[in-house]
Amino acid sequence: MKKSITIKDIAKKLNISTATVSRALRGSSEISKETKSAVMKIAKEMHYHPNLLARSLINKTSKVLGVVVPTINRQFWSNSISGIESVAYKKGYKVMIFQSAESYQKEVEIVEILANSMVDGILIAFSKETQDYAHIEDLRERGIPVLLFERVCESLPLSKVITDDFFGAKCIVNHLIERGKNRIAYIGGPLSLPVCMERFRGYQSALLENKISFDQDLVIEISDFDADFSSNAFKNLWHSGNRPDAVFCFADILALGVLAASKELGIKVPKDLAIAGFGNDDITKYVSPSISTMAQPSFEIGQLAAKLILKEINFEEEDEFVFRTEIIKPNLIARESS
Amino acid sequence: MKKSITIKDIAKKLNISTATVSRALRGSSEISKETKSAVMKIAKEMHYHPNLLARSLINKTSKVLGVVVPTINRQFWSNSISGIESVAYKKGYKVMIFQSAESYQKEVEIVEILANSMVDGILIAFSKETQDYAHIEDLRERGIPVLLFERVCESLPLSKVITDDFFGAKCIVNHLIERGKNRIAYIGGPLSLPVCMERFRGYQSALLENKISFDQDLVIEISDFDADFSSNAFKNLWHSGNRPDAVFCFADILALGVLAASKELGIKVPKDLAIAGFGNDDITKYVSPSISTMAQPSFEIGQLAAKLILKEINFEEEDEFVFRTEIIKPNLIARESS
DNA sequence: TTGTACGCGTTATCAA
DNA sequence: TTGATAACGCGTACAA
Repeated sequence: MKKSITIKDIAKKLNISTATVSRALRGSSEISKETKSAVMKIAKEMHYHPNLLARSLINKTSKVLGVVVPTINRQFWSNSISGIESVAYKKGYKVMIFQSAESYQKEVEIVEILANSMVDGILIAFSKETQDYAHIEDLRERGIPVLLFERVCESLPLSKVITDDFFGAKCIVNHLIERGKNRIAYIGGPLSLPVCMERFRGYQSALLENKISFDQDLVIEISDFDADFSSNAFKNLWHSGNRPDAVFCFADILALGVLAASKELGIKVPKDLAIAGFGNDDITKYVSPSISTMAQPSFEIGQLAAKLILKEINFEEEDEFVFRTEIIKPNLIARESS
Repeated sequence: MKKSITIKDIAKKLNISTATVSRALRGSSEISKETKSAVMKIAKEMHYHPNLLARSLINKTSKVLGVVVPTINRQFWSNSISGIESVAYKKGYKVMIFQSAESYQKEVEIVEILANSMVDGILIAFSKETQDYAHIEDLRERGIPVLLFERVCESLPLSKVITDDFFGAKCIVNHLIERGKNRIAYIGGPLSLPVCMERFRGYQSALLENKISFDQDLVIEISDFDADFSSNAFKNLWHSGNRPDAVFCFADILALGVLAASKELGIKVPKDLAIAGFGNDDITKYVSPSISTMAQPSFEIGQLAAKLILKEINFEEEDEFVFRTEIIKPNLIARESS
């Protein structure tokens, strides 16, 4: 570990005070041009670099945003993070990333670390397990701005950015119905998760409005967002004899699983089985035009989330800040299949 | 901004010195059980939280790793980051993420910010533009451990983790040849990028060993790793009349572009056109078994990268640390197409 | 076992 | 325009 050059060193060299050096370095207007340039010169010569941590300690602001997501390596989350980072960087903020791995325990630990690291704000998408929000209320008490995105808790008085899942689900199921399907299965995550519930409600709503009877046996809850899970779930469903003519999947990865399974089973897609799901448009665009996608603007969600929390952080009259909930509509991407 | 509780506050409350509090809080053996538990009790009551920045300033270690990647929202990079974060977290390290957006300028800025933030180590994958490595040598002079991954510079005396691109490319092209293809096109990025060059060399090597003549016109350099680019590039190639019977793509996303284009053109895949590319196995697994994939173990690369730099950071005899270059072999994933 | 005093690198306040 | 000094929150050598 090398000893690093500090303002003290350059003050000593020039026989001036550290205060002067500090001011000169940041181009304060009350420093003469001569000393300024002298300081600059020596600073360069000695390879001086300001210590951001020390600065944070005094300024009580670290210019760091903390982000907690269930996992980084899923398109939706990495896109959001990318969006967050891009606007944060533009405004001079750094981003610290953590993945809760869908564990409540880990999420709590992470939030604690983040808070103790003097981050200026925290953006969080809850893990599947998270039911208790004491760790979030703690942050409020500590005066740390928090923003919830995508996996949120309605009752928390915080800014939120979410996808309009009800609308999206309803819309895409309607799309399937318009194509003449009426035995539409739903494969998705645990209904205890608000997101899952919303999409499920959208699915039900579309059926209802079109006077299609709801069949509980066509609803499959799986525990993990993994293609193998949906693949197996679908195979079971198919073999059970209670066959759907369409499947609405909670996520694109699940749709891929169903697609793979139906290929295995020799089912003609979308003639005998239409597949649809939430996700990013790549799937419809490049993978299989027979899969209809409800494209989530994940990158934009991240951007908006960062913008909102930065607004809150830098708000002049803190008391008057109003929490906003932004509901972003996804885009239906459906191609006429060949 | 709320005033936060410090050891001073709890020292005052108990009429003891901050030193005692500090020691008690971290369970020092030289503190009596009584004071220890008294301190703990008050600390809990007053909602004390240690300030990690202040601690870093003294300890000269922040327990933070800096990561710089070209972009977060591409599978390969987000997977690597996920791998890095997972092992870092286990060892008590935090991770700070930046994306260079393939800009040398931004990369340099980021590295400076990271270094000034007292990160304990930096993991970096160079941007496409990066040709000059002064910013990296700066880090060395400042005594900050650096690890290069995937987009590296051979001549830098640092630990590196990379994919065996030559091997992978050769292997996958051989696979195409074994399937009877001999007019194999290559669509990839700028050959100035070492990774691109390696894969190109592998491609050439496979042709050579199989006594297939190399046709420069079948080599297409595109500027961006985007499916639309490869799609257009392929269409042009096809229309030029100089038609390949197989395409080896630098990346999976490019393969998807070619697949989309060939569907548009009514080309039978893989009968009239076999497609192969580097990427993650999802594509072969779920998207189209007719695309053969050279699966990069991106998550594992991240894990290994983190392990290596942590080893370097925590090495006892710093002088004896030996830089290692880990070359990870990708896995060919090819299904018999239907 | 505990306290005193100083230091980490920087900035802010006040005085000169 | 500049300097001395305290402060940010914490850890530690040294002394008691």
